Amino acid sequence: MSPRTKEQNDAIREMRMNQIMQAAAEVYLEKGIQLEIRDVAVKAELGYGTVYHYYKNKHMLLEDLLWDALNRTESAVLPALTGDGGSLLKAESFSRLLLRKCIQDPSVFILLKTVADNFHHFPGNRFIKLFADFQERIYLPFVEMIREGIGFKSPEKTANLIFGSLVGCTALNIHHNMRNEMDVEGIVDMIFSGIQSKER
Amino acid sequence: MSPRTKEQNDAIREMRMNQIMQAAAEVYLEKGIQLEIRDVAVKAELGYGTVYHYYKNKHMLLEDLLWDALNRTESAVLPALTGDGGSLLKAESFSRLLLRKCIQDPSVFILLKTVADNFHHFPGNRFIKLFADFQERIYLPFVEMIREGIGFKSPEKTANLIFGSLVGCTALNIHHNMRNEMDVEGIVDMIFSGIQSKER
Amino acid sequence: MSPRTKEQNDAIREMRMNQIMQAAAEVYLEKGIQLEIRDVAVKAELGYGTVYHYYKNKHMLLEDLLWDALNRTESAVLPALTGDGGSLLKAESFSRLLLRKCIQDPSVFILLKTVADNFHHFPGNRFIKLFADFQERIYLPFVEMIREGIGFKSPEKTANLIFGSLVGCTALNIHHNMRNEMDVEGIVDMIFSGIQSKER
Amino acid sequence: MSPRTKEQNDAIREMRMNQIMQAAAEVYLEKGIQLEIRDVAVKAELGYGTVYHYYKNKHMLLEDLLWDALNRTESAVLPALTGDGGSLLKAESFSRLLLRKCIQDPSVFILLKTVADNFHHFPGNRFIKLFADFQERIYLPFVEMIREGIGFKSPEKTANLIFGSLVGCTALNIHHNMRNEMDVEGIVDMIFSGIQSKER
DNA sequence: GATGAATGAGACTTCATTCAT
DNA sequence: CATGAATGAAGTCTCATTCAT
Repeated sequence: MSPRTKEQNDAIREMRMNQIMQAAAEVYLEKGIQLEIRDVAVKAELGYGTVYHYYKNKHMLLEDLLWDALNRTESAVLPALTGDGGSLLKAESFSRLLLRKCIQDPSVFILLKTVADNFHHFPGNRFIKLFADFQERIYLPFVEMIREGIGFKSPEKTANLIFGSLVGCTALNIHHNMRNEMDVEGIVDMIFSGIQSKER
Repeated sequence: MSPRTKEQNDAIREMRMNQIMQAAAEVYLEKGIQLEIRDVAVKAELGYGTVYHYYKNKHMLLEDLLWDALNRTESAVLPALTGDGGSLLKAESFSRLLLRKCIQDPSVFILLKTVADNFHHFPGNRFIKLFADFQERIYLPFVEMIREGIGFKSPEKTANLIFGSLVGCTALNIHHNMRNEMDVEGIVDMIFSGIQSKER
Repeated sequence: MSPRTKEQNDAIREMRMNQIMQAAAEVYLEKGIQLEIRDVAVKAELGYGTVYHYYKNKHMLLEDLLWDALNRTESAVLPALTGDGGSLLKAESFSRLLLRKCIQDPSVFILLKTVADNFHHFPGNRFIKLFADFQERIYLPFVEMIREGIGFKSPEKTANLIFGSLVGCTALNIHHNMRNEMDVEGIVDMIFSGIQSKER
Repeated sequence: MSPRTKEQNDAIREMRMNQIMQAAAEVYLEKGIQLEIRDVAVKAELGYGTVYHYYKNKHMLLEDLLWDALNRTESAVLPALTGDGGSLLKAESFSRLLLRKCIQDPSVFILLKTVADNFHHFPGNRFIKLFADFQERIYLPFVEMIREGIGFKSPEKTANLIFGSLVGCTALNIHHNMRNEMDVEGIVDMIFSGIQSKER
């Protein structure tokens, strides 16, 4: 009876939502929080009404973007979470995976930067749940590896130091259009040899 | 006809402008680029017409804020620029001074973060001159120290790495209300021992 | 090529149009003029594209709704128009029939209310013809009965008084969810004994 | 220090708010709930930004309009509430005062019509408090008079009947541009002689 | 110098409507 | 016939800015 089947419509919906989120991520990288729905629509090559067909408003779109990025972040670091080896080695591997993903996937970069900045620029308290989920699924596992790896000293502070450095370096490079020159190994090596030499 | 002397008026003027810039910095830390002139006026306990009495528009205010911060940043790191000692030690000292200032002076934090993010969130091309000045007065001297300190390897990348890490760590801590718990020595030690161990 | 005969299609067509009009009446009772085609479609359990398949636009739908209600209103009061008896009794009977129909048939209520309110809330001048028809087929016959019944005094004013009261009472009851408690006899009695006692 | 004193500003504010509310009432009479802020501003001879300077949004404006009308309604019927005489006479006097006020003051007409229609056309549940206040300050006192006047029979139904009729007649006349021809005495007489003759 | 009333450009959002399937 | 994806006109509203006092 239906001219398109429910499955066809669902496929279209999912495709469009991804298309829109990706466009939004690109626009966000250019204009920051001041992105306009109109820009997103242009980037996605859609009418702006279409964006509203899928997202009730700008905040819903950004929220969905970040949740989606959270899922992809988790997938990206999973090997380090489940892998074998010494804890500090796992933490280093985790950092490497995180950094690579973050460089390659704009949404993940936005997520990590946004979390590091505690949703600065993002108005309202819409993101408490997202932050809690990020902590539980990404950050606390990382803190645990650090804790096991470095002994008695404050693993939270060390994790913050590593995370802040990773995100800070990435932001500097990406915002200055040096994404392609980024030296993942160099950054992670620097940070972790810094951590280890302090351990001694 | 005026009941005040020119000197009195100038004093009021300077006082008001500092009052407004400081308020603007505080509001920026809360709301980011979406700060409103009204918020600034409330924070400064002035009518919002008064803000316009001193600043032609929002961008002038932010620009003035950043230029002012640039001057104070320069003053803060001056000892490291002029001091004696090995280049890498001077760079470390420079970093320490920068980080301390950045933690203690909100405007300086905003400046460094903004520069690191290449004026992301800031619309327009208003800040080219400011960026050039920052490069000349702060960043290139720092790069030089690094260059002298580490030999042939890319000092720009290393400087970026250090600068990105410093700003990233500071941002993480400040935005999560952990300004007072920040361990300046720890951060700088970590970064520089990381740098040095890679040198070996 | 069509798998359905013309008759079957016509039957579907008429059924669907009634289904949609009834849904529209129900939605109008809830949301007033701000009804959305989407609401109507949901209430009718149809896709909203289907509503547009039958009605070119929202105004056509409302117009059709009111014309349809006008026809049913005429049928409902016909007995009073053609019946015997004193004019005032006929007017009373007319009122009783009108009120009953109006309570029982949402579309008729909407029609009468809309006419009483002179298409307030309805934008445009789309309804002049409908209003003229209502006057000719419903209102003027009623005014004539009044004229014959009460002698020289302004029958138009009296008819307005009766009509306004009937519709006003019905609206109050229906909008406050007291449709089922409405006392048709009581209302008509009150109005007509009021009219008559003024005659004496 | 202030260029205008607080008192001057307050006076301006109050004046403007009344000016805007009155304009809003006039526009509402023309266009109903679909009134646009732009229309209101034009009618009030103000920029539409000015309307937003005083009212956060359309609904706040309408809400304030209705509250203001409620206060004026109460003042208008006060003499009947406090006066002497038989209860039914007081109810009749109340009705007369209400009707006169309603004809003369557009906002009061809008209030009464809106209450009678149970906020039909008004989206949201913003008006529960207003309705409760109306009940307490206007309607229940009226019901009490009826109760004392007519003995055992349902005073609520009678009050509804009277209120519905009054508002219905007024609406019919006002919406058909016959405000000036309205016969307050005739309407109230008709209703109350109808009520009384049913009492006998 | 100080203030807040007044304003409209421009962004946000809704929703009627078109149209491909 | 039936549907919902796609769209943009038109309305809502925010907020930087001007200006009279």
